Amino acid sequence: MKTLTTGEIAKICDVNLRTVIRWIERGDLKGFKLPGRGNNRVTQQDFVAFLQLHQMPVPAEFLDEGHNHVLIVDDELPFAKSIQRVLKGAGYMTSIANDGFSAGSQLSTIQPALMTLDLSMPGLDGYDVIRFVRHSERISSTRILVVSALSDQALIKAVECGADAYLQKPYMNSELLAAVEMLIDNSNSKAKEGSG
Amino acid sequence: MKTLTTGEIAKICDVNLRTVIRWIERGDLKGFKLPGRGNNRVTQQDFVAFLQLHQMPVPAEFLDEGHNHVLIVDDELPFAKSIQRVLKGAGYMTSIANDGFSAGSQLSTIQPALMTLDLSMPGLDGYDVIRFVRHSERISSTRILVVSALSDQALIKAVECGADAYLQKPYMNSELLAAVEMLIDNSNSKAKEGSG
DNA sequence: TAATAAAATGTCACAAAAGTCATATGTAGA
DNA sequence: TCTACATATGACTTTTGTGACATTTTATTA
Repeated sequence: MKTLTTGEIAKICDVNLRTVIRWIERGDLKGFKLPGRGNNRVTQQDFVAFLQLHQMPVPAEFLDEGHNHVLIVDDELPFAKSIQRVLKGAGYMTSIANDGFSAGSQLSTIQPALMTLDLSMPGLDGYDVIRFVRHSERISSTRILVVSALSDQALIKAVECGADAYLQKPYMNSELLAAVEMLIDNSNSKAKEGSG
Repeated sequence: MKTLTTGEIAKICDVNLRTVIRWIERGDLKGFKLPGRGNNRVTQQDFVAFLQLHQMPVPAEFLDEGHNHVLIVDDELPFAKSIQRVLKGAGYMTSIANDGFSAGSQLSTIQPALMTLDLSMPGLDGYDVIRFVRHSERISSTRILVVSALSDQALIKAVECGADAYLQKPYMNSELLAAVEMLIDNSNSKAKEGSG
């Protein structure tokens, strides 16, 4: 369970740390005390509820809007659409990027839970993309599913670069879906309702 | 998240504190209340929107962070560095993207005032990039300066796609700087101090 | 274990809220 | 042009939440 300290809350709300402690003492903000000095902690859930109750702005990173979103990166549109069809049918939000620029932009804007990545796009080194994502704080937790017809060796190299899983073409739609669900559920258990 | 108190806003707008509170109560200015006494807070973003809506002067320190930032998109690193040297020397913040993915990501993250764009990057259609930027709400106001050795015809096509200006290689550094300053000053006249 | 960073606490001055009344500004009608 | 009215803003006051500072204690890191 993710929790926040008074100092973190003070920064987010742009108020003094003293004030945050008073909110907790007064009962405006639900929190609990650690043993020892009695340091305050507030669960992320309680903090977001507090912000919403008082109509205060909620930082994007607490909303995880993209939690159900998959970005499909592939330059072959028919292929991307095929993936999209499968994932949409399973209830995921989807977007397609068919060049590197679009992929980078959408990844940073939408902050999706998962990205499917074609390794062999013209002018775009898939390994570089993986490394870039892993080294960019804002998007480093994005799950990466590499989808490619390349050799086992190439796919394993992708995982070594930081990809979470790979799927070798050709594959069955059920395999694609299983991989996506595994990766998303793995990172965020409340991502979606089952299809049953 | 940077916020402002009613007192700070009162000083900036040169009105009575009581008046600022009435603006918020009346809904003219979007704000929220802290628990406790109910002190009002206004996010910097909402305040700037309010000022612009009413055509009131916006203090320089409230302008976008990227207002002085230029993103250099070029796959040839020596060339990109050369541009960077010129712009840094003139006091601009700079970043380099040498592939499409990096360009898209940085553009969305930094939201720079201007992007220099090489039209002929491998695997990346410069015209597509320009159209994408112009159709993405968050970044559509980014100034685009096309820098290329291509024909006049190709450069004019870029402008038709939505680029703001172009610079044909080879060019003088002074021309580059003049173009950048013209485009940035055009969109934001108080972005920076002149070099004289 | 020592050094450093972060949080809690106590206190005081200040700043903001809220109520009220006076004044300024603008509009409509004669 | 003048008057009557509506509305917005400023001035003043009381109350109290918040910020700043100094200090102590705990947690983290080397």
